Amino acid sequence: MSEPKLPRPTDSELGILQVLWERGPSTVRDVHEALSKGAEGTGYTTVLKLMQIMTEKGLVERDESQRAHVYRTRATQQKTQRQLVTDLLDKAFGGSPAQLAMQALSTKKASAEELAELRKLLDTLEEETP
Amino acid sequence: MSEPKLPRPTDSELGILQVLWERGPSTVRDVHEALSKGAEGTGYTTVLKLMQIMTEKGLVERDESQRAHVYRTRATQQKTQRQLVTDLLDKAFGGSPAQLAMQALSTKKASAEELAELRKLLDTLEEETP
DNA sequence: CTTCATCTACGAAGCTCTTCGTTGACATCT
DNA sequence: AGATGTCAACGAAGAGCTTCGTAGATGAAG
Repeated sequence: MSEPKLPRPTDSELGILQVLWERGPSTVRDVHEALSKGAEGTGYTTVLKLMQIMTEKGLVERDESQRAHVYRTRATQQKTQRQLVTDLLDKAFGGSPAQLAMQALSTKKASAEELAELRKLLDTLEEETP
Repeated sequence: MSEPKLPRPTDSELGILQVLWERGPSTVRDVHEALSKGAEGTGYTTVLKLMQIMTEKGLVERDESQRAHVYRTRATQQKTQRQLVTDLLDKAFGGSPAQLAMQALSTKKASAEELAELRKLLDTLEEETP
């Protein structure tokens, strides 16, 4: 009952969440710099505004005890991933998880370790479905 | 070189595309009725407008030789799925296809047949990555 | 021919997302 | 104290998405 169902993050919001998941609790400046490392640049105030809105939406929480507020995510990466996958499943895969899985694997090569892990999961799943 | 890179469909647009993939070339009325079958209802003109915009975007093509224009998709479901998966991969899974695959399988139970098919794909993939 | 149904086209309203400039608070440095 | 830099908070602009009402063309039915 502690899950008021967070809204689906937009693309930009996901970019920010990525940083927070990687770095842990961060200030706006931290996030802005992390996002600027790559290539394109969004302005500082743009990031700030987004994070403020994300706070309103409940996607992140902030600690205001410091002058530079510190933000942290409210949902784990896993939970968010699950939400996005469920969404995509319904929207474009007619609800077939295996098809989504296969499409994912065909799209980009996975490492041997990950494939082994996936195989393991597959084993347990097939046991459950005799 | 015949791929001018179609834009990513929005959620509503995907709903329409789903219908077109299932039914094949259809009129606006066809699509509207198919969408109304389920539950909620979008107005007829709303669907029309969306499909007009989708035509401008190049997501669908239309045959105007009949009074009721006939629309058909320009990209296969597979291609669109691939696009969406690639997108999601970058946006939320740090580019790891296996993780996306596992998340998909954990989210919803797949049939035994699909699991077998997936295992097959896994076999060929592991051969390629010794 | 007149009426009625069906279809496309157009335009506008309301909403969300993204972007950034400006302002005022606060701290730090000299 | 005064100047400089950093910060949060607005507010507003512009784009895209979704919705639908209305108008005008076209075909069918009486």
